[in-house]
Amino acid sequence: MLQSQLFTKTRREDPKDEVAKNAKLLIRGGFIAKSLAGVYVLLPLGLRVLDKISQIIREEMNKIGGQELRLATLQDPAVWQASGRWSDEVVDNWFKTKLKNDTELGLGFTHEEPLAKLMIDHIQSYRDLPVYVYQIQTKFRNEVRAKSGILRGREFLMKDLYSFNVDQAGLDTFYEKAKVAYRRVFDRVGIGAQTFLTFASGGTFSKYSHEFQAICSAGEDIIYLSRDKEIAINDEVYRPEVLAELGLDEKELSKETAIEVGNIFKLGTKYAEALGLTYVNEAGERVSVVMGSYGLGVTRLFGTIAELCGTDTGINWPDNVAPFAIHLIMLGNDEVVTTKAKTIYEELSAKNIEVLFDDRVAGAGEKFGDADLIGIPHRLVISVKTLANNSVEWFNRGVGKTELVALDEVLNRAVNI
RNA sequence: CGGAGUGUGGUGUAACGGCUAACAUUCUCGCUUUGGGAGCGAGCGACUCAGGGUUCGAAUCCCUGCACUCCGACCA
Repeated sequence: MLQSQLFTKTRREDPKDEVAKNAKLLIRGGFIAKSLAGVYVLLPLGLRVLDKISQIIREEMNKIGGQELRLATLQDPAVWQASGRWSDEVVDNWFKTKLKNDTELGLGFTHEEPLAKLMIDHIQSYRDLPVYVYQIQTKFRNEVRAKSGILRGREFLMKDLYSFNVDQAGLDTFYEKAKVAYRRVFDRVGIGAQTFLTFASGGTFSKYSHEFQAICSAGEDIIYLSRDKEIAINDEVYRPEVLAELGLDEKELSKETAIEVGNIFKLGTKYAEALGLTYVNEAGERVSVVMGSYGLGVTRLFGTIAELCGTDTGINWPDNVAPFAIHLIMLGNDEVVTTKAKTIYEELSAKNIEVLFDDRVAGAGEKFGDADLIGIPHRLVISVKTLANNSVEWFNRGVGKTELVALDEVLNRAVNI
């Protein structure tokens, strides 16, 4: 991609209507733009990052047997009335709208009910189970107060997977697999070291649910973390008997502020019973399907990475989610430099390496400043100076190391990042 | 939803109730410059969030609304 043609550019100054670090940096870098409080536009750079995150999640969900689908965003009140979740007194963050004929509709904030309804048509027998489906879809939540940039928005992208099993044992087995898959997602997007499995309050059918909490001062949750055992307890269930049960000692725990990036639940038969989702077992009896739900905020993960990898000058994107792999920068407008830079750009592109090529006629300071803001992990500078050494300057942003790399080694090296 | 604060060119700021709303940046054109947001010159760009009120006169004071930010409450 030629930077001269990249839609939207960086900003010199922080937006005045944002305090959150993620929003400031993402807006300055040209990743997102604000539309309303809690509603953000994804610009090309931001969309690239979000797509990378989504793809990683997709791969991990597929690995544990998930199949992707896409449910409707517009919601029929009937299924929600069946479970008791249509009322504004019960769920206060509904966005509701109407058809021309005054029929009420909702905008989906989660999807247990419509999916359970859908499954009635697809699950008749124990032979039809288990089923694991997920979607990566825009959710709407009418938050009374949006805050913290993209960490808590009114419209956001979320991955939600739902499991359907014959019994509790089947659910338990899959639930453990989901934990592992989530772990891999956070490792791959680069926040594994700061993200911990956390015990949180359960629903009607299990004692606990599990959250994945990323330690970060921008978070809204308080957790008590044991770094040795790599588990944490959410403040909401932090009680002596819980500590005892989990074999944790108060002394080994540190109190931390964290961002909830994922949450998995054992639902049991709650929604299956409400919607009448049953199957016939081997004994010929009709019984309820056992469900689980597994949420992961894609937009929130995007913001969390920005919070954790952000600095005063920009965001140092982890390799796997960076908008591009390499930022190639030519300095000056010397024809030899321009020609060589173009050649390298074309060679890298031909190898399917994602390169952002700063081909603009601009000062070095501006180019470096922009490169810091955009934060692509590998910055290659080509100038009269580097060409005098028959090389390019290769800066590894994540490691913080700069070195000269010979021109004829650049391609080989880039392929092996 | 309770409380506090803020709304001025694209962006960031300034302006005692009183001149044609100022400065920086961005942007456009020309020249110069080219390793950390460089220089000179010339331009474009705002009826100061909306509506009402006070006043000879309102960006400025008052009221209402809206928007945004923060604190709290809320948060499968």
